[in-house]
Amino acid sequence: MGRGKIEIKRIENSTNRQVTYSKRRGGILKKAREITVLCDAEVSLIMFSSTGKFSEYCSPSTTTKRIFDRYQHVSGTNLWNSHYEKMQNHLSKLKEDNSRLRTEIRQRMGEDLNDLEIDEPRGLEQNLNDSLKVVRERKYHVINTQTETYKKKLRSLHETHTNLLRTLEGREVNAHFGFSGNDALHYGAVISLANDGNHDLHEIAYGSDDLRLA
Amino acid sequence: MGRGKIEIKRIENSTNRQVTYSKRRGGILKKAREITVLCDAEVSLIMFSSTGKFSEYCSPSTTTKRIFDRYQHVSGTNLWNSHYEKMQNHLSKLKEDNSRLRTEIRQRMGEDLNDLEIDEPRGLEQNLNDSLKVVRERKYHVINTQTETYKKKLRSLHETHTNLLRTLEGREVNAHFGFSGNDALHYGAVISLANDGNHDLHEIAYGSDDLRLA
DNA sequence: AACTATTTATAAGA
DNA sequence: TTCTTATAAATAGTT
Repeated sequence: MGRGKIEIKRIENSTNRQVTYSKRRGGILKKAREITVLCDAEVSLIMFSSTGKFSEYCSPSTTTKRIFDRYQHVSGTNLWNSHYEKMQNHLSKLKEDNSRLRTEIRQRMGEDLNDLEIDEPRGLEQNLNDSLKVVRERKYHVINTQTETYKKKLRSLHETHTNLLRTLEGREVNAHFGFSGNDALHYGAVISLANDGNHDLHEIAYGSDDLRLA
Repeated sequence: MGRGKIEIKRIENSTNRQVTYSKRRGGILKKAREITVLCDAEVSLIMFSSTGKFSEYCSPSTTTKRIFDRYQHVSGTNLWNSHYEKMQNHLSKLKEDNSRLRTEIRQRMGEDLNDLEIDEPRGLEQNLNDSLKVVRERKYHVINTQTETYKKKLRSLHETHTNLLRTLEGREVNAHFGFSGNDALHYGAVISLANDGNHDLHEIAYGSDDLRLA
């Protein structure tokens, strides 16, 4: 249908190819419209030219998505419904896991115990007891570490202060710095308090209360 | 293009419509093939006749799925990528939740305590202690309930047995049933055992051991 | 983007 | 459905 017959093979001249694409694109789109109207059909036509130009036709009674869904359903080829299903499965597995984990936590917190089987509270108690032991040990470890740190800091501070006092002794500038021999005694008391592991440096400085770690 | 010109509107005669669909379907498929080859284009054509008959064409260099993906990407209209994204989000949220829950459980079981902040072990200990109390109470409740049940069952059984013995007494058929006066004493002993809350009916029957509820 | 000679598609009939 | 054929429509090559 043209001045001459053409062979159906790639048009090598790129300009020509573009022109032909443009002409035939119009033609095929018209055909799609016509078959839709004349024959009451549903048609989806998607085209990309070699330069990436995109055109589509879709029957007015539907959408490209719906046609694609129907296509998948009919053709059986479900390249990505399988993907979708995998996701769905993964999702419900995670939900289930989540629910189990929440239940376990609630039971470990002492809730929902009525749902437990007759001999499960015993196991749970044992388990909690073991856990409690571990947590307690950890707590004591943390307390000891902290206490040691504070002790060291205080000793170092005390030494520094004592040295300072000695250096300043005899120069009669003590009054100027507001220090007296009693300060050393005060630090000693503080160290003994710290050995109890119930106070921290900051709180001691302000005469404050329990660390609540014990 | 035919013996007569036709108006582009739905063909009312159903047979005619079918025939026209069939002819034009061939035509449009040929056009799709031709534009693909001539112009090096990517084409996806999906058609459903009014009777539901399905036909498709897809450029050999690609797949319907890939064309649809590309179509989505280009057209921006993404009815279903949004759905997909929502699922992805949901999925990662669940994964996060899951991971948090697992961490909490591990910590409640005394693992991974090094990750805790300096003052968290104290709260955890308190929490575990409270939970342990609740679980203990629950355990004792279960034990008491069970014990009461067993007591009642044994009393009833004992009564039944005693009555039976009385009924049979004097008829001198005791030997036939293998019962003796000592059986009553045996049941008495069993009741006192049950009062300790450490045995169940089944295990007593087979002379068996601790329920381990206590 | 128009034109138009030709090819191609297809409506109607069988 | 498929073939036939007269005719409408599409389009290749040209301007």
